[in-house]
Amino acid sequence: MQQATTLHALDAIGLSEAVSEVLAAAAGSPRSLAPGERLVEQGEVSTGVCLLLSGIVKACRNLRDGGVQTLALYTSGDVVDSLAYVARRATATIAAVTPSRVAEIPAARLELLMETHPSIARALWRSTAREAAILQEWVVGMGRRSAHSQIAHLMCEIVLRLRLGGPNARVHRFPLTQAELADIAGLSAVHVNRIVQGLRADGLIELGRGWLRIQDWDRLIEVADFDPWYLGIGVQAVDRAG
Amino acid sequence: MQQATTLHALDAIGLSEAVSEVLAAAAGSPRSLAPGERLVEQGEVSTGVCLLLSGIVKACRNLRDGGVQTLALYTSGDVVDSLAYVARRATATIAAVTPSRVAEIPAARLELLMETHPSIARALWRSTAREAAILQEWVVGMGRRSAHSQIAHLMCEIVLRLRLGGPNARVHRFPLTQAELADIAGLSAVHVNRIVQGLRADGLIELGRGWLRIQDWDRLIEVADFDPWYLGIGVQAVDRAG
DNA sequence: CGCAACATTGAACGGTATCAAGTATGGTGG
DNA sequence: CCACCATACTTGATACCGTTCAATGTTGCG
Repeated sequence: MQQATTLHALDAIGLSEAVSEVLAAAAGSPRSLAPGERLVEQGEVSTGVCLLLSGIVKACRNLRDGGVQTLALYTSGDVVDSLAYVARRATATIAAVTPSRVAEIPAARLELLMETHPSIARALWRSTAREAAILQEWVVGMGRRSAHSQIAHLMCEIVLRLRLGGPNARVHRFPLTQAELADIAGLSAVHVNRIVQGLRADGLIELGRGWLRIQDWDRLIEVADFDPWYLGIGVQAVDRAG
Repeated sequence: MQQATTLHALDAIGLSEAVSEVLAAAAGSPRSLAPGERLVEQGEVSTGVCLLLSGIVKACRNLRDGGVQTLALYTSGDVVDSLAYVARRATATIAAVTPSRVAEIPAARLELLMETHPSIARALWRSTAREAAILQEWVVGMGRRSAHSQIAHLMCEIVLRLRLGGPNARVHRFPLTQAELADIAGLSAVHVNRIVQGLRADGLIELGRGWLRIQDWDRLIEVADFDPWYLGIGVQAVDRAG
Protein backbone atom coordinates (compact mmCIF):
# COMPACT_ATOMS: atom_id res chain seq x y z
CA MET A 1 0.00 0.00 0.00
CA GLN A 2 2.91 2.22 0.80
CA GLN A 3 4.30 1.33 -2.55
CA ALA A 4 1.04 2.07 -4.28
CA THR A 5 0.86 5.56 -2.82
CA THR A 6 4.34 6.33 -3.94
CA LEU A 7 3.68 5.15 -7.45
CA HIS A 8 0.53 7.14 -7.76
CA ALA A 9 2.37 10.18 -6.56
CA LEU A 10 5.20 9.94 -9.06
CA ASP A 11 2.77 9.49 -11.86
CA ALA A 12 2.07 13.16 -11.67
CA ILE A 13 5.58 14.19 -12.56
CA GLY A 14 5.56 12.31 -15.82
CA LEU A 15 7.45 9.12 -15.18
CA SER A 16 6.56 5.76 -16.60
CA GLU A 17 5.33 3.20 -14.12
CA ALA A 18 8.51 1.18 -14.44
CA VAL A 19 10.73 4.14 -13.68
CA SER A 20 8.48 5.27 -10.87
CA GLU A 21 8.96 1.89 -9.29
CA VAL A 22 12.73 2.29 -9.43
CA LEU A 23 12.48 5.68 -7.83
CA ALA A 24 10.08 4.46 -5.16
CA ALA A 25 12.48 1.68 -4.28
CA ALA A 26 15.26 4.23 -3.78
CA ALA A 27 13.27 6.30 -1.34
CA GLY A 28 13.83 5.89 2.37
CA SER A 29 11.04 5.05 4.74
CA PRO A 30 8.34 7.72 4.80
CA ARG A 31 8.24 10.32 7.53
CA SER A 32 5.05 11.80 8.89
CA LEU A 33 4.67 15.51 9.58
CA ALA A 34 2.14 17.24 11.77
CA PRO A 35 0.75 20.63 10.67
CA GLY A 36 3.34 23.30 11.28
CA GLU A 37 6.14 20.78 11.67
CA ARG A 38 9.31 21.69 9.81
CA LEU A 39 11.06 19.36 7.43
CA VAL A 40 13.93 21.57 6.32
CA GLU A 41 15.33 24.77 7.77
CA GLN A 42 16.40 27.53 5.39
CA GLY A 43 20.13 27.50 4.79
CA GLU A 44 20.45 23.81 5.59
CA VAL A 45 22.61 21.70 3.31
CA SER A 46 20.43 19.54 1.10
CA THR A 47 20.86 15.82 1.54
CA GLY A 48 18.68 14.66 -1.29
CA VAL A 49 15.28 15.10 -2.79
CA CYS A 50 11.97 14.77 -0.98
CA LEU A 51 8.85 13.29 -2.46
CA LEU A 52 5.56 14.35 -0.96
CA LEU A 53 3.40 11.26 -0.60
CA SER A 54 0.38 12.91 0.94
CA GLY A 55 -0.70 16.19 2.46
CA ILE A 56 0.22 19.77 1.71
CA VAL A 57 3.53 21.39 2.47
CA LYS A 58 4.86 24.91 1.99
CA ALA A 59 8.22 26.59 1.49
CA CYS A 60 8.65 29.93 3.18
CA ARG A 61 11.31 32.48 3.87
CA ASN A 62 11.68 34.04 7.30
CA LEU A 63 12.96 37.60 7.27
CA ARG A 64 15.10 39.37 9.83
CA ASP A 65 12.23 41.59 10.89
CA GLY A 66 9.98 38.63 11.65
CA GLY A 67 8.09 38.77 8.38
CA VAL A 68 7.28 35.57 6.50
CA GLN A 69 6.95 35.13 2.76
CA THR A 70 5.66 31.86 1.38
CA LEU A 71 7.45 30.81 -1.79
CA ALA A 72 5.79 27.58 -2.81
CA LEU A 73 3.06 25.09 -2.04
CA TYR A 74 3.38 21.38 -2.66
CA THR A 75 0.83 18.64 -2.88
CA SER A 76 1.06 14.88 -2.97
CA GLY A 77 3.10 13.72 -5.92
CA ASP A 78 5.27 16.80 -5.93
CA VAL A 79 9.00 16.85 -5.59
CA VAL A 80 9.51 19.18 -2.64
CA ASP A 81 11.88 22.05 -3.38
CA SER A 82 13.90 20.51 -6.20
CA LEU A 83 15.67 23.85 -6.22
CA ALA A 84 17.39 23.02 -2.93
CA TYR A 85 18.82 19.89 -4.52
CA VAL A 86 20.35 21.81 -7.40
CA ALA A 87 21.52 24.60 -5.12
CA ARG A 88 22.82 22.10 -2.57
CA ARG A 89 21.33 24.31 0.12
CA ALA A 90 17.76 25.12 1.07
CA THR A 91 16.74 28.63 0.15
CA ALA A 92 13.61 28.32 2.27
CA THR A 93 12.15 26.56 5.26
CA ILE A 94 9.84 23.66 4.46
CA ALA A 95 6.88 23.11 6.76
CA ALA A 96 3.74 21.04 6.70
CA VAL A 97 0.42 22.79 6.20
CA THR A 98 -1.72 19.70 6.72
CA PRO A 99 -0.66 16.30 8.12
CA SER A 100 1.73 14.98 5.51
CA ARG A 101 3.99 12.13 4.62
CA VAL A 102 7.30 12.52 2.80
CA ALA A 103 9.99 10.15 1.57
CA GLU A 104 13.55 11.21 0.92
CA ILE A 105 15.86 9.94 -1.78
CA PRO A 106 19.49 10.51 -0.75
CA ALA A 107 21.54 12.54 -3.19
CA ALA A 108 24.10 9.85 -3.88
CA ARG A 109 21.45 7.28 -4.73
CA LEU A 110 19.61 9.77 -6.91
CA GLU A 111 22.76 10.59 -8.86
CA LEU A 112 23.17 6.96 -9.76
CA LEU A 113 19.53 6.64 -10.71
CA MET A 114 19.67 9.64 -12.98
CA GLU A 115 22.63 8.17 -14.80
CA THR A 116 20.82 4.96 -15.56
CA HIS A 117 17.41 6.58 -15.99
CA PRO A 118 17.70 9.92 -17.75
CA SER A 119 13.93 10.29 -17.56
CA ILE A 120 14.30 10.83 -13.82
CA ALA A 121 16.61 13.77 -14.36
CA ARG A 122 14.14 15.16 -16.85
CA ALA A 123 11.27 14.80 -14.41
CA LEU A 124 13.18 16.74 -11.77
CA TRP A 125 14.01 19.43 -14.29
CA ARG A 126 10.31 19.65 -15.12
CA SER A 127 9.54 20.02 -11.42
CA THR A 128 11.89 22.95 -11.16
CA ALA A 129 10.36 24.49 -14.27
CA ARG A 130 6.84 24.16 -12.91
CA GLU A 131 7.92 25.88 -9.72
CA ALA A 132 9.48 28.69 -11.70
CA ALA A 133 6.32 29.12 -13.76
CA ILE A 134 4.23 29.40 -10.61
CA LEU A 135 6.67 31.88 -9.11
CA GLN A 136 6.35 33.95 -12.27
CA GLU A 137 2.61 34.02 -11.81
CA TRP A 138 3.02 35.10 -8.19
CA VAL A 139 5.37 37.87 -9.23
CA VAL A 140 2.81 39.13 -11.72
CA GLY A 141 0.14 38.99 -9.05
CA MET A 142 2.16 40.85 -6.47
CA GLY A 143 3.51 43.38 -8.90
CA ARG A 144 0.71 44.22 -11.24
CA ARG A 145 -2.58 42.83 -10.05
CA SER A 146 -4.90 44.46 -7.55
CA ALA A 147 -5.09 42.67 -4.24
CA HIS A 148 -8.62 41.54 -5.15
CA SER A 149 -7.45 40.05 -8.40
CA GLN A 150 -4.41 38.54 -6.76
CA ILE A 151 -6.38 36.74 -4.08
CA ALA A 152 -8.91 35.54 -6.63
CA HIS A 153 -6.02 34.27 -8.74
CA LEU A 154 -4.51 32.47 -5.80
CA MET A 155 -7.80 30.75 -5.07
CA CYS A 156 -8.10 29.54 -8.64
CA GLU A 157 -4.54 28.30 -8.63
CA ILE A 158 -4.67 26.62 -5.27
CA VAL A 159 -7.92 24.82 -5.93
CA LEU A 160 -6.67 23.47 -9.23
CA ARG A 161 -3.08 22.82 -8.37
CA LEU A 162 -3.50 21.22 -4.99
CA ARG A 163 -6.19 19.12 -6.62
CA LEU A 164 -8.76 20.09 -4.05
CA GLY A 165 -11.41 19.21 -6.60
CA GLY A 166 -12.17 20.36 -10.12
CA PRO A 167 -14.00 23.56 -10.98
CA ASN A 168 -17.21 21.57 -10.98
CA ALA A 169 -17.04 20.55 -7.36
CA ARG A 170 -19.48 22.44 -5.19
CA VAL A 171 -17.26 22.76 -2.16
CA HIS A 172 -13.50 22.36 -2.11
CA ARG A 173 -11.35 21.41 0.80
CA PHE A 174 -9.28 24.50 1.45
CA PRO A 175 -6.71 23.96 4.16
CA LEU A 176 -5.15 27.43 4.12
CA THR A 177 -6.02 30.07 6.67
CA GLN A 178 -6.42 33.70 5.69
CA ALA A 179 -3.11 34.42 7.40
CA GLU A 180 -1.44 31.79 5.21
CA LEU A 181 -3.00 33.36 2.11
CA ALA A 182 -1.55 36.66 3.29
CA ASP A 183 1.92 35.10 3.59
CA ILE A 184 1.65 33.98 -0.02
CA ALA A 185 0.20 37.19 -1.40
CA GLY A 186 2.52 39.49 0.52
CA LEU A 187 -0.45 41.22 2.15
CA SER A 188 -1.55 41.61 5.74
CA ALA A 189 -4.00 39.11 7.17
CA VAL A 190 -6.42 41.92 7.95
CA HIS A 191 -6.49 43.06 4.36
CA VAL A 192 -6.92 39.54 3.05
CA ASN A 193 -9.91 39.23 5.32
CA ARG A 194 -11.47 42.35 3.84
CA ILE A 195 -10.81 41.16 0.33
CA VAL A 196 -12.38 37.80 1.09
CA GLN A 197 -15.43 39.64 2.33
CA GLY A 198 -15.49 41.63 -0.86
CA LEU A 199 -15.38 38.48 -2.97
CA ARG A 200 -18.14 37.03 -0.83
CA ALA A 201 -20.25 40.17 -1.22
CA ASP A 202 -19.77 39.96 -4.98
CA GLY A 203 -21.17 36.44 -4.90
CA LEU A 204 -17.99 34.89 -6.22
CA ILE A 205 -17.02 32.65 -3.35
CA GLU A 206 -17.84 31.47 0.10
CA LEU A 207 -14.91 30.71 2.37
CA GLY A 208 -15.16 28.88 5.67
CA ARG A 209 -12.73 27.16 7.93
CA GLY A 210 -11.17 24.48 5.82
CA TRP A 211 -13.45 24.83 2.81
CA LEU A 212 -14.07 27.06 -0.17
CA ARG A 213 -17.17 27.20 -2.33
CA ILE A 214 -16.68 28.79 -5.70
CA GLN A 215 -20.08 30.14 -6.55
CA ASP A 216 -19.24 31.71 -9.88
CA TRP A 217 -16.18 30.17 -11.42
CA ASP A 218 -16.42 32.20 -14.62
CA ARG A 219 -16.58 35.53 -12.91
CA LEU A 220 -13.83 34.53 -10.49
CA ILE A 221 -11.57 33.69 -13.43
CA GLU A 222 -12.52 37.00 -14.98
CA VAL A 223 -11.64 38.95 -11.84
CA ALA A 224 -8.43 36.96 -11.40
CA ASP A 225 -7.41 37.22 -15.05
CA PHE A 226 -6.62 33.54 -14.60
CA ASP A 227 -5.26 31.29 -17.31
CA PRO A 228 -4.68 27.77 -15.97
CA TRP A 229 -2.26 26.91 -18.73
CA TYR A 230 0.85 27.40 -16.63
CA LEU A 231 -0.28 24.78 -14.13
CA GLY A 232 0.14 22.13 -16.82
CA ILE A 233 3.85 22.80 -17.22
CA GLY A 234 5.86 19.75 -16.37
CA VAL A 235 3.00 17.60 -15.18
CA GLN A 236 3.57 15.07 -17.90
CA ALA A 237 6.54 13.87 -19.82
CA VAL A 238 7.09 15.66 -23.08
CA ASP A 239 8.31 13.58 -25.97
CA ARG A 240 9.68 16.05 -28.43
CA ALA A 241 10.47 13.37 -30.93
CA GLY A 242 6.82 12.33 -31.08
CA MET B 1 36.04 34.87 -32.95
CA GLN B 2 32.42 34.01 -33.11
CA GLN B 3 33.27 30.64 -31.70
CA ALA B 4 35.35 32.14 -28.94
CA THR B 5 32.54 34.34 -27.71
CA THR B 6 30.19 31.41 -27.60
CA LEU B 7 32.59 29.29 -25.63
CA HIS B 8 33.23 31.98 -23.10
CA ALA B 9 29.53 32.42 -22.70
CA LEU B 10 28.81 28.77 -22.00
CA ASP B 11 31.55 28.60 -19.51
CA ALA B 12 29.31 30.41 -17.11
CA ILE B 13 26.71 27.67 -17.00
CA GLY B 14 29.14 25.05 -15.86
CA LEU B 15 30.03 23.07 -18.94
CA SER B 16 33.47 21.73 -19.72
CA GLU B 17 35.21 23.34 -22.64
CA ALA B 18 34.81 20.24 -24.76
CA VAL B 19 31.07 20.08 -24.20
CA SER B 20 30.69 23.81 -24.71
CA GLU B 21 32.28 23.35 -28.09
CA VAL B 22 29.73 20.71 -29.01
CA LEU B 23 26.92 22.99 -27.95
CA ALA B 24 28.37 25.96 -29.78
CA ALA B 25 28.58 23.91 -32.94
CA ALA B 26 24.90 23.05 -32.65
CA ALA B 27 23.79 26.66 -32.42
CA GLY B 28 22.52 28.42 -35.49
CA SER B 29 24.04 31.62 -36.74
CA PRO B 30 23.76 34.44 -34.22
CA ARG B 31 21.06 37.04 -34.50
CA SER B 32 21.49 40.64 -33.45
CA LEU B 33 18.85 42.52 -31.51
CA ALA B 34 18.44 46.26 -31.13
CA PRO B 35 17.26 47.66 -27.78
CA GLY B 36 13.55 47.03 -27.42
CA GLU B 37 13.49 44.49 -30.20
CA ARG B 38 11.51 41.37 -29.39
CA LEU B 39 12.89 37.89 -29.73
CA VAL B 40 9.92 35.85 -28.54
CA GLU B 41 6.29 36.80 -28.05
CA GLN B 42 4.47 35.48 -25.00
CA GLY B 43 2.37 32.43 -25.85
CA GLU B 44 4.54 31.49 -28.81
CA VAL B 45 5.51 27.86 -29.26
CA SER B 46 9.12 27.32 -28.30
CA THR B 47 11.35 26.09 -31.07
CA GLY B 48 14.49 25.52 -29.08
CA VAL B 49 16.78 27.14 -26.61
CA CYS B 50 18.44 30.52 -26.98
CA LEU B 51 21.94 31.34 -25.80
CA LEU B 52 22.69 34.95 -25.10
CA LEU B 53 26.12 35.72 -26.54
CA SER B 54 26.25 39.39 -25.58
CA GLY B 55 24.05 42.13 -24.26
CA ILE B 56 21.19 42.18 -21.79
CA VAL B 57 17.75 40.81 -22.44
CA LYS B 58 14.57 40.69 -20.36
CA ALA B 59 11.47 38.53 -20.08
CA CYS B 60 8.26 40.37 -19.34
CA ARG B 61 4.57 39.71 -19.13
CA ASN B 62 2.09 42.10 -20.70
CA LEU B 63 -1.23 42.32 -18.90
CA ARG B 64 -4.66 42.96 -20.32
CA ASP B 65 -4.82 46.40 -18.71
CA GLY B 66 -1.60 47.51 -20.33
CA GLY B 67 0.58 46.85 -17.29
CA VAL B 68 3.97 45.23 -17.71
CA GLN B 69 5.76 42.98 -15.24
CA THR B 70 9.34 41.99 -15.86
CA LEU B 71 10.05 38.40 -14.87
CA ALA B 72 13.72 37.89 -15.62
CA LEU B 73 16.91 39.52 -16.80
CA TYR B 74 19.57 37.71 -18.78
CA THR B 75 23.17 38.52 -19.47
CA SER B 76 25.74 37.07 -21.83
CA GLY B 77 26.31 33.41 -21.15
CA ASP B 78 22.77 32.84 -19.95
CA VAL B 79 20.32 30.42 -21.42
CA VAL B 80 17.37 32.65 -22.22
CA ASP B 81 14.11 31.43 -20.72
CA SER B 82 14.89 27.74 -20.35
CA LEU B 83 11.43 27.55 -18.85
CA ALA B 84 9.88 28.10 -22.27
CA TYR B 85 11.75 25.08 -23.58
CA VAL B 86 10.40 22.81 -20.86
CA ALA B 87 6.93 24.31 -21.10
CA ARG B 88 7.07 24.18 -24.91
CA ARG B 89 5.51 27.64 -24.93
CA ALA B 90 6.80 31.02 -23.90
CA THR B 91 5.21 32.33 -20.73
CA ALA B 92 6.66 35.75 -21.35
CA THR B 93 7.82 38.08 -24.08
CA ILE B 94 11.58 38.28 -24.54
CA ALA B 95 13.02 41.65 -25.52
CA ALA B 96 16.47 43.19 -25.72
CA VAL B 97 17.43 45.81 -23.15
CA THR B 98 20.76 46.65 -24.73
CA PRO B 99 22.06 45.69 -28.19
CA SER B 100 22.42 41.92 -27.97
CA ARG B 101 23.36 38.83 -29.89
CA VAL B 102 21.65 35.46 -29.47
CA ALA B 103 22.09 32.03 -30.99
CA GLU B 104 19.36 29.44 -31.06
CA ILE B 105 19.76 25.70 -30.72
CA PRO B 106 16.79 23.94 -32.31
CA ALA B 107 14.89 21.60 -30.00
CA ALA B 108 15.47 18.48 -32.07
CA ARG B 109 19.21 19.00 -32.16
CA LEU B 110 19.30 19.77 -28.48
CA GLU B 111 17.44 16.58 -27.64
CA LEU B 112 20.08 14.55 -29.41
CA LEU B 113 22.88 16.45 -27.71
CA MET B 114 21.39 15.90 -24.28
CA GLU B 115 21.25 12.18 -24.91
CA THR B 116 24.92 11.97 -25.77
CA HIS B 117 26.00 14.66 -23.29
CA PRO B 118 24.03 14.42 -20.07
CA SER B 119 26.01 17.35 -18.70
CA ILE B 120 24.14 19.58 -21.14
CA ALA B 121 20.80 18.54 -19.70
CA ARG B 122 22.18 19.21 -16.24
CA ALA B 123 23.37 22.65 -17.24
CA LEU B 124 19.92 23.55 -18.53
CA TRP B 125 18.34 22.26 -15.34
CA ARG B 126 20.73 24.46 -13.38
CA SER B 127 19.70 27.41 -15.52
CA THR B 128 16.07 26.85 -14.66
CA ALA B 129 16.96 26.49 -11.00
CA ARG B 130 18.89 29.73 -10.96
CA GLU B 131 15.94 31.51 -12.53
CA ALA B 132 13.65 30.07 -9.90
CA ALA B 133 15.98 31.19 -7.11
CA ILE B 134 16.01 34.72 -8.46
CA LEU B 135 12.24 34.72 -8.78
CA GLN B 136 12.02 33.64 -5.15
CA GLU B 137 14.12 36.62 -4.18
CA TRP B 138 11.90 38.92 -6.19
CA VAL B 139 8.81 37.50 -4.53
CA VAL B 140 10.33 38.17 -1.12
CA GLY B 141 11.17 41.69 -2.20
CA MET B 142 7.72 42.45 -3.55
CA GLY B 143 5.91 40.80 -0.70
CA ARG B 144 7.83 41.60 2.42
CA ARG B 145 10.46 44.24 1.83
CA SER B 146 9.88 47.97 1.86
CA ALA B 147 10.16 49.59 -1.53
CA HIS B 148 13.44 51.17 -0.41
CA SER B 149 14.88 47.83 0.55
CA GLN B 150 13.52 46.21 -2.57
CA ILE B 151 15.12 48.71 -4.91
CA ALA B 152 18.39 48.53 -3.01
CA HIS B 153 18.23 44.75 -3.28
CA LEU B 154 17.60 44.93 -7.01
CA MET B 155 20.59 47.18 -7.47
CA CYS B 156 22.85 44.77 -5.61
CA GLU B 157 21.53 41.83 -7.58
CA ILE B 158 21.69 43.50 -10.96
CA VAL B 159 25.20 44.82 -10.52
CA LEU B 160 26.50 41.42 -9.46
CA ARG B 161 24.46 39.20 -11.68
CA LEU B 162 24.73 41.11 -14.91
CA ARG B 163 28.45 41.32 -14.17
CA LEU B 164 28.46 45.06 -14.51
CA GLY B 165 31.57 45.09 -12.36
CA GLY B 166 32.42 43.81 -8.91
CA PRO B 167 31.54 45.59 -5.69
CA ASN B 168 34.95 47.22 -5.85
CA ALA B 169 34.35 49.04 -9.10
CA ARG B 170 33.79 52.74 -8.63
CA VAL B 171 31.15 53.17 -11.30
CA HIS B 172 29.10 50.39 -12.85
CA ARG B 173 27.46 50.35 -16.22
CA PHE B 174 23.78 50.30 -15.45
CA PRO B 175 21.69 49.98 -18.57
CA LEU B 176 18.26 49.95 -16.90
CA THR B 177 16.05 53.01 -16.76
CA GLN B 178 14.05 53.85 -13.67
CA ALA B 179 10.93 52.81 -15.56
CA GLU B 180 12.49 49.40 -16.20
CA LEU B 181 13.37 49.08 -12.53
CA ALA B 182 9.73 49.85 -11.79
CA ASP B 183 8.59 47.06 -14.14
CA ILE B 184 10.76 44.65 -12.21
CA ALA B 185 9.82 45.85 -8.75
CA GLY B 186 6.12 46.13 -9.44
CA LEU B 187 6.17 49.82 -8.53
CA SER B 188 5.36 52.98 -10.46
CA ALA B 189 8.20 54.79 -12.18
CA VAL B 190 7.42 57.92 -10.20
CA HIS B 191 7.83 56.12 -6.93
CA VAL B 192 11.05 54.45 -8.02
CA ASN B 193 12.38 57.88 -8.80
CA ARG B 194 11.57 59.10 -5.30
CA ILE B 195 13.18 56.05 -3.76
CA VAL B 196 16.30 56.54 -5.85
CA GLN B 197 16.46 60.09 -4.59
CA GLY B 198 16.15 58.77 -1.05
CA LEU B 199 19.04 56.38 -1.58
CA ARG B 200 21.04 59.22 -3.05
CA ALA B 201 20.24 61.47 -0.11
CA ASP B 202 21.36 58.71 2.25
CA GLY B 203 24.71 58.66 0.48
CA LEU B 204 24.30 55.05 -0.64
CA ILE B 205 24.34 55.42 -4.40
CA GLU B 206 24.53 57.79 -7.27
CA LEU B 207 22.51 56.88 -10.34
CA GLY B 208 22.88 58.51 -13.72
CA ARG B 209 21.84 57.62 -17.23
CA GLY B 210 23.50 54.35 -17.91
CA TRP B 211 25.68 54.22 -14.82
CA LEU B 212 25.44 53.51 -11.10
CA ARG B 213 27.98 54.44 -8.46
CA ILE B 214 27.67 52.50 -5.26
CA GLN B 215 29.10 54.80 -2.65
CA ASP B 216 28.56 52.64 0.38
CA TRP B 217 28.31 48.99 -0.51
CA ASP B 218 28.10 47.80 3.08
CA ARG B 219 25.23 50.05 4.01
CA LEU B 220 23.44 49.30 0.75
CA ILE B 221 23.63 45.58 1.53
CA GLU B 222 22.38 46.34 5.00
CA VAL B 223 19.39 48.31 3.71
CA ALA B 224 18.69 45.67 1.08
CA ASP B 225 19.10 42.73 3.46
CA PHE B 226 21.07 41.27 0.58
CA ASP B 227 22.77 37.90 0.63
CA PRO B 228 24.47 37.19 -2.71
CA TRP B 229 24.53 33.48 -2.12
CA TYR B 230 21.55 32.73 -4.34
CA LEU B 231 23.26 34.25 -7.35
CA GLY B 232 25.78 31.42 -7.27
CA ILE B 233 23.17 28.74 -7.80
CA GLY B 234 23.82 26.85 -10.98
CA VAL B 235 26.73 28.92 -12.19
CA GLN B 236 29.11 26.03 -12.03
CA ALA B 237 28.81 22.33 -12.41
CA VAL B 238 28.31 20.45 -9.20
CA ASP B 239 30.00 17.13 -8.82
CA ARG B 240 28.23 15.43 -5.97
CA ALA B 241 30.52 12.47 -6.05
CA GLY B 242 33.51 14.70 -5.41
C1' DC C 1 -15.68 24.98 30.59
C1' DG C 2 -11.88 27.31 29.10
C1' DC C 3 -8.34 27.89 26.03
C1' DA C 4 -6.19 28.62 21.50
C1' DA C 5 -6.51 29.53 16.89
C1' DC C 6 -8.89 31.83 13.50
C1' DA C 7 -11.88 35.44 11.81
C1' DT C 8 -13.85 40.02 11.96
C1' DT C 9 -14.27 44.99 12.83
C1' DG C 10 -12.93 49.97 13.41
C1' DA C 11 -9.85 53.97 13.36
C1' DA C 12 -5.84 56.20 12.04
C1' DC C 13 -1.68 56.40 9.65
C1' DG C 14 1.58 55.97 5.88
C1' DG C 15 3.07 54.28 1.53
C1' DT C 16 2.19 54.21 -3.24
C1' DA C 17 -0.43 55.31 -7.34
C1' DT C 18 -2.05 58.60 -10.43
C1' DC C 19 -2.31 62.73 -12.94
C1' DA C 20 -0.16 66.47 -14.69
C1' DA C 21 3.27 69.41 -15.32
C1' DG C 22 8.12 70.70 -16.00
C1' DT C 23 13.30 69.90 -16.63
C1' DA C 24 17.51 67.66 -18.07
C1' DT C 25 19.96 64.86 -21.51
C1' DG C 26 21.58 62.88 -25.62
C1' DG C 27 21.12 62.02 -30.43
C1' DT C 28 20.04 63.61 -35.10
C1' DG C 29 19.63 66.34 -39.14
C1' DG C 30 20.39 70.68 -41.03
C1' DC D 1 27.66 73.90 -34.42
C1' DC D 2 23.07 74.54 -33.50
C1' DA D 3 18.06 73.57 -33.31
C1' DC D 4 15.15 70.20 -32.53
C1' DC D 5 13.18 66.03 -30.85
C1' DA D 6 12.47 61.97 -28.15
C1' DT D 7 13.47 59.89 -24.08
C1' DA D 8 14.39 59.92 -19.46
C1' DC D 9 14.14 62.08 -15.19
C1' DT D 10 12.08 65.24 -11.66
C1' DT D 11 8.52 67.49 -9.00
C1' DG D 12 4.00 68.58 -6.74
C1' DA D 13 -0.83 67.67 -5.46
C1' DT D 14 -4.25 64.51 -4.40
C1' DA D 15 -6.59 60.25 -3.51
C1' DC D 16 -6.61 55.55 -2.50
C1' DC D 17 -4.96 51.24 -1.12
C1' DG D 18 -3.09 48.65 2.37
C1' DT D 19 -0.94 48.52 7.04
C1' DT D 20 -0.93 48.75 11.81
C1' DC D 21 -2.79 48.52 16.28
C1' DA D 22 -6.19 47.13 19.14
C1' DA D 23 -10.17 45.01 20.36
C1' DT D 24 -14.02 41.74 19.81
C1' DG D 25 -16.41 37.64 17.96
C1' DT D 26 -16.37 32.86 16.74
C1' DT D 27 -15.22 28.10 16.36
C1' DG D 28 -13.35 23.80 17.66
C1' DC D 29 -11.04 21.07 20.78
C1' DG D 30 -9.04 19.07 25.18
